[in-house]
Amino acid sequence: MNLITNLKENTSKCLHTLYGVNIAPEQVLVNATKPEFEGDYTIVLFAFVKQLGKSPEVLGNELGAAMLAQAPHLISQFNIVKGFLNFTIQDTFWLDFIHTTDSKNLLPSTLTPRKVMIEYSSPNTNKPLHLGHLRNNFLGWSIAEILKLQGNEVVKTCIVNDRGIHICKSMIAWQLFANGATPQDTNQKGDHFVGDYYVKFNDAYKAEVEELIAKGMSKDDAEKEAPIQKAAQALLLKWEQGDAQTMDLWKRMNEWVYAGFDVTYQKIGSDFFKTYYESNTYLLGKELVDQGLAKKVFYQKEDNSVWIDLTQDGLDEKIVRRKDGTSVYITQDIGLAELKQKEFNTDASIYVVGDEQNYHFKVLKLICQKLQLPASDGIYHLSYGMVELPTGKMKSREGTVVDADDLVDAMIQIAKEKTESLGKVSEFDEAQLLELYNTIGLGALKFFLLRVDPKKKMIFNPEESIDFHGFTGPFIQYTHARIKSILKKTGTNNVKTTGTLLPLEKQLAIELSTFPAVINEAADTLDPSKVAIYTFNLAKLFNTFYAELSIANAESEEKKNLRIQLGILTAATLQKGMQALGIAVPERM
RNA sequence: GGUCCCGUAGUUCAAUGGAUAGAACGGAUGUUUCCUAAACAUUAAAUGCAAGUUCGAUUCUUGCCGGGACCA
Repeated sequence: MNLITNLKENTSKCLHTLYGVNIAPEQVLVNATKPEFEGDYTIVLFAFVKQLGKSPEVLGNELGAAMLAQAPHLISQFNIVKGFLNFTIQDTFWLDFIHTTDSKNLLPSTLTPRKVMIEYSSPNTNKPLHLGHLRNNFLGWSIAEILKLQGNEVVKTCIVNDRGIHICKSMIAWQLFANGATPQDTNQKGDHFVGDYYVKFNDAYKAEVEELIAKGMSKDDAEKEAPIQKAAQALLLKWEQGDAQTMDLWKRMNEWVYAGFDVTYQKIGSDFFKTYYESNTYLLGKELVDQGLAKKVFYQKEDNSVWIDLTQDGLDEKIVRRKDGTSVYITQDIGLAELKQKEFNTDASIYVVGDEQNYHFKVLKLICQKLQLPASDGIYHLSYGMVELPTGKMKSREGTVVDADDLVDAMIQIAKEKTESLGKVSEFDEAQLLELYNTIGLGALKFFLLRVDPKKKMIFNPEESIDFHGFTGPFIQYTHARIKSILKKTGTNNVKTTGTLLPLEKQLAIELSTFPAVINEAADTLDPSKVAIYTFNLAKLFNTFYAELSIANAESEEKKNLRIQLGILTAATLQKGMQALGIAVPERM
């Protein structure tokens, strides 16, 4: 059993025996003891002090003595400082932990595995992926890995926004300005190629609007009347009518974009079990509106538009079908939710989508629940904050978007330069080197984007390159490679040891033992940053350990064997932690 | 107008209501005859403002100031 759980249950039991009170184990607060005090784990007594009417000193002594008597094999001693009861755990417990842990029981044990769908990435097909998509992709991938480490089954999906006015804009611009050029002709990645025409559309549009305003038209009217804008709208209409020529061009341009996306996904390591296309799903959900009307979840206004009243839930009234009978954005989302549920029958469905859609997803979940669609309680919106520049939001129209491909390439290039200047892998062949640069460059980028709480917006300064030192992916990768290098020399036999532990040896064991709890917490809160922080702390602790204590030349054979085992466990935990973030760890670097 | 989110060292981030608010980068100072110095050690530096609840508040409540998102 988990040590902290054990302590909590013991505390609860002893409080009951001593004072006859019932305090649930979950109510007991157990923390790691701060380094400046003696002990390994601390129970915070204040909560019980009031309830029992005893001084912290008396309560601490009575409880400490009782717990020591209850579990002498586990606890060696205790002390009380103010309202804090500090326990020292027996070295034998940690020695047992060190020598009986292997890569399997390193991980949490899931009682009831769930089947979870994760929808992430959701690109538009009118422009290439940017930094915001990277945060999205890395988050989605990482959550999937974390849930898998828990033993859950994961279905990764992607919804591609392949239709609508935005792609029509690229199409119009291509018709006007491309002279039939293709990505092959221009030797460009297809998504960048199509994205360039989207920019060209906006430039032309802006020029037309200015011209109209100069002729005396109001800004609003000019924006509506600009010829290129009207052409895009006309094209959308043709698309909706299934016009053959329009469909051909649309398919052709989307294919270019998909080819480009494939390259990027391949490079950053993203994949999907199933991809949905909005062109196939945008008409979904219509019959659900009728069902909702029949169930009186929705109501109809005099003008025939259909609404849902969410004021009881603290939200507004929301339209689900326009008066002309066309559906709105949320209707297709409800339809797609139902479709996905029918196809995969998952227990939960996680949507990795930016926080500007918080309201939308609140509404989506509520409507699904009210319609009593299966598993609608399992809808989660993993809402993440925007990635902003020091100057504010990234805007494609102003050319301040940080392109995903450019950034990834830059990171790999920096990894290459850094590796070359250190010259530690001179005998690697070309393929090994390329793989290493990729591992390190992407590791730095992924860690950078995953180390902060997803809910919070984050600032990225393109002027400062992403660091390779300190709280970074390469720091952890380096620690892993370093351990592997030592283990290559010492061998990896697990020889049982006895005796007492030095403070750093024990600290490392304690840190290692919390890994399953960290994974569980990250899974519960859908927050990979918990894993990033833990993994960094573990690597940091090992580096201190490494600087203080010798492994290969330990003071005794016993200590050498102990530290080898600590090294094995640390390397394995670092590897699993980084895997949870979608980051590979090299054997050498 | 309504709803929601965010303000912590110079900068980027931590801190289930708990002990002296942690890290990293940047700054200063050290550590390579010895297992990978992408490392380690020492050091200066912060809770927007004002109340309230509490034994105890970065955390909860209210107001204000500042930044952002969404809904019409």
